Amino acid sequence: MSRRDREKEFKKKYIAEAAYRLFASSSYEAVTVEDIAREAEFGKGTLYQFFESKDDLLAYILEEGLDRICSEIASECSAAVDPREALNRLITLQYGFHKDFVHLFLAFKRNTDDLPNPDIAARVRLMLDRKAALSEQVLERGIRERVIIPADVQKLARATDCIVKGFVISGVEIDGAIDDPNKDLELIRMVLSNGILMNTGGDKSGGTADRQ
Amino acid sequence: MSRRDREKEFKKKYIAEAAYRLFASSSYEAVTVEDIAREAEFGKGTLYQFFESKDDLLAYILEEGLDRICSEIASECSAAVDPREALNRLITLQYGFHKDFVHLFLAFKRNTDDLPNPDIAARVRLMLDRKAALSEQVLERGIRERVIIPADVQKLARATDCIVKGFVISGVEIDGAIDDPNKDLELIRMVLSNGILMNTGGDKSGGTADRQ
Amino acid sequence: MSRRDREKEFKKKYIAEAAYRLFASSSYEAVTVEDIAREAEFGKGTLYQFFESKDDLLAYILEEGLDRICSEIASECSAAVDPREALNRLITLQYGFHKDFVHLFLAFKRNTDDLPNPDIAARVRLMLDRKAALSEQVLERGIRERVIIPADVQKLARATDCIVKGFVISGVEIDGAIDDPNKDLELIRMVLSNGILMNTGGDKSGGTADRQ
Amino acid sequence: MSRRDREKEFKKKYIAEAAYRLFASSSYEAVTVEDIAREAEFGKGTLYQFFESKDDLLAYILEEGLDRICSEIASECSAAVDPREALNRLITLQYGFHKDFVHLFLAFKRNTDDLPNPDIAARVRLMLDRKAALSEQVLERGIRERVIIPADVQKLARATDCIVKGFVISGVEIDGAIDDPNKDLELIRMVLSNGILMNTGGDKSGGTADRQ
DNA sequence: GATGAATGAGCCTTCATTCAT
DNA sequence: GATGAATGAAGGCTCATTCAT
Repeated sequence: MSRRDREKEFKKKYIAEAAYRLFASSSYEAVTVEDIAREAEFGKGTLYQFFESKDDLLAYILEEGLDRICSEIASECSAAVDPREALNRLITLQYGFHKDFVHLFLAFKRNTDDLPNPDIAARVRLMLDRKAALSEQVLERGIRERVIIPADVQKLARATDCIVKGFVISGVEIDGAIDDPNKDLELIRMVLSNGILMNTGGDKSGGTADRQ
Repeated sequence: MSRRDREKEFKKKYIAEAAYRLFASSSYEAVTVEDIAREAEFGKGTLYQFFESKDDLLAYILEEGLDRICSEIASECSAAVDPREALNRLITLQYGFHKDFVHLFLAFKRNTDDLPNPDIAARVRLMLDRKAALSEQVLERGIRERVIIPADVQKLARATDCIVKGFVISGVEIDGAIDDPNKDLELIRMVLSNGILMNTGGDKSGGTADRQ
Repeated sequence: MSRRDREKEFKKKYIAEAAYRLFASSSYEAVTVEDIAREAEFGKGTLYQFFESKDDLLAYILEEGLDRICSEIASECSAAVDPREALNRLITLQYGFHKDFVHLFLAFKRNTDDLPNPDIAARVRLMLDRKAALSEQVLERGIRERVIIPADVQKLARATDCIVKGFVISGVEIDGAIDDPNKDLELIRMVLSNGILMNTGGDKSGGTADRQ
Repeated sequence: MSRRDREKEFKKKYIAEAAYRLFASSSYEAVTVEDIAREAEFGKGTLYQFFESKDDLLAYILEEGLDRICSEIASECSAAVDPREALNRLITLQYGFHKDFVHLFLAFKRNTDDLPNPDIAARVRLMLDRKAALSEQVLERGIRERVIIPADVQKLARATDCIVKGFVISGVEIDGAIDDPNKDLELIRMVLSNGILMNTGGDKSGGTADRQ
């Protein structure tokens, strides 16, 4: 990769970060391209040399975020000695991730839905699959080590993801009601621990979910 | 209520339904007031005799939806003989509700956030509180009848709500995928049944959540 | 005139008065037809049975105002024993009149200028001529009785009118600056007394105006 | 001032002039932003890079006009050897100014009256005060040199201003008639010459105005 | 490569006027 | 005669995107 390309990549990331910062406190539509340019200390037109469109920039941010969270899951979860701890970390990571990105994913959906670009969305979807695969690995290990109920991993992964996302969305929906991440995480853990973690003594076969 | 008022109310609902139909397939911002007018077979200006603004229309739709779901929860859940069944119905109702309205709630948030009208939002929030209270009743009954773990009802209610919402959001987020409501509900039930339902034999005291 | 016609005329005036009241505190364009209807305690559509258009209503108000001021000039000024007093009264009447109507005249101009109706304006113009004629009579008497300089009455009338109007407009222009009508009138009188009133002793032939 | 700023300033003025041209033949409200853009040979959106709103553009035009007339009064009136001539020039200048701007001032009032922007109006008012101060200087000189009656300058200034404005407004009110500026000016001069100019021989103390 | 001036489609909203009841 | 629901043209303004410099 030439110096040129490197520089370009660097700037691209720089702009994406600036945009991300802005999106954190306002909605996607409330942030104008000009705002982003200003925050990134670039001219408005310059942005279009790095991104085809505002939506493309959004997709890039999403990809970057997904890439980062994937790395984190890969490293932090596999580093845990206890599969329970691995799950714990997975949840914490996901919570943070969704907190930062749900808005943007929804905005992305909003704009990609009916409209143009055939493949921008595909790239994002690909990364999402990767993240799902990683989550499944964590769960699989839990199952192998008899800590998690032996149900369909994909379902378990989906469930975990959805639950976390649900708490995040809720803390955002109408007034946010100063939701405390730690309390949320504790609640999630409680639900999950008695929900998908193997219950040493008791009857855990209540669910109708297709266990393997 | 005079015939006039009745008619007015009827039309108001009619317009709201037309708008709702449109919002179901596109995002709030993608649907123009003109689209709504056309769908409702009214002139654009006519809408403004029923709603102060596009946002007001949105608030109305939200209120109506909340009102309906509250009634449904009240009637269907209390009609259940088994508290487990009551919870089941609660979840099913909430799932349907969130499926229909998350988008709109988020759009509402987006538009009300920093901006104007002081009290339109208040009305919606009030209804949300009512819904929460009703959910808590269902859970309280479950606790009384020793079917649900004796934890803080508010937390349990929040958890249930969040989980359901999470599944809904997820089925919507990027590609809507093939989310089958029934599979989702089953999964939710599984998670919850082993999560907040009292576990007859086994150790259910694993969670750190403050039980009463 | 039948009872019907009488009633119609009465209502017409009633509406016009309501409108006038509203125009007094807001600009012509800021007052909607609906506002007027409400103030007049009639339905919006009803107004259109009395007036062809909002502009027509305006014209009517103007005519009525002109009619009243003409009567007043005719009665009050001719009743004055002293021609100086007659002029005084003329000025006072005009001041009040312009205060009440300049806005409306200007609004009328704005709307009639480039636009339609061929004859609505004509009616108003006619009344304006009548008022001018009456003013000229007052001045003519002054000239005859050697109290006013023997200049062209039309010019004198125009001058008087303009001067009064100027003070009124000024008191309205940007902030009105709580202009006191009495102070204005005194100032006007001062200007006029030394300007168009015969100056008993001194040299009054300074002006280049074509005296008769 | 950089070239950029200069160009920007130039274009701003260019647009303002285009708008002014349009306002001269139609009312403020009859001219749309799009009309102005077309006249200025710019896109509609471009205007908003120079002016916050249509009202802001109006304020700018007013300020520019006031600035110009202030300069002209300052230079032309003080250049006159004779105080009578100075007054003459003042009147002529004011006449032209009001002819060009009364409409706009009134439109400005209409729009600023009850509504928003706290300080746009303030700027205009400031300039108006400056113009008033300059007029007073001219009159003061006349008083010092015993050519103008020794009355309160502020009143005299107001009177002069009002009178001129009255003639202008009148020539505009309903049909614009055939108002010949020269005839108007001559009439104004006649009125004033015998009104506020010192009358060498005769009795000039008729007025009740508070002379100093 | 970087810029920001220029663009114009498109949005929400207002309001004089019409017309079926 | 009286009404007010319905209308839709028109207005001001925003903002993603382009392009000449």
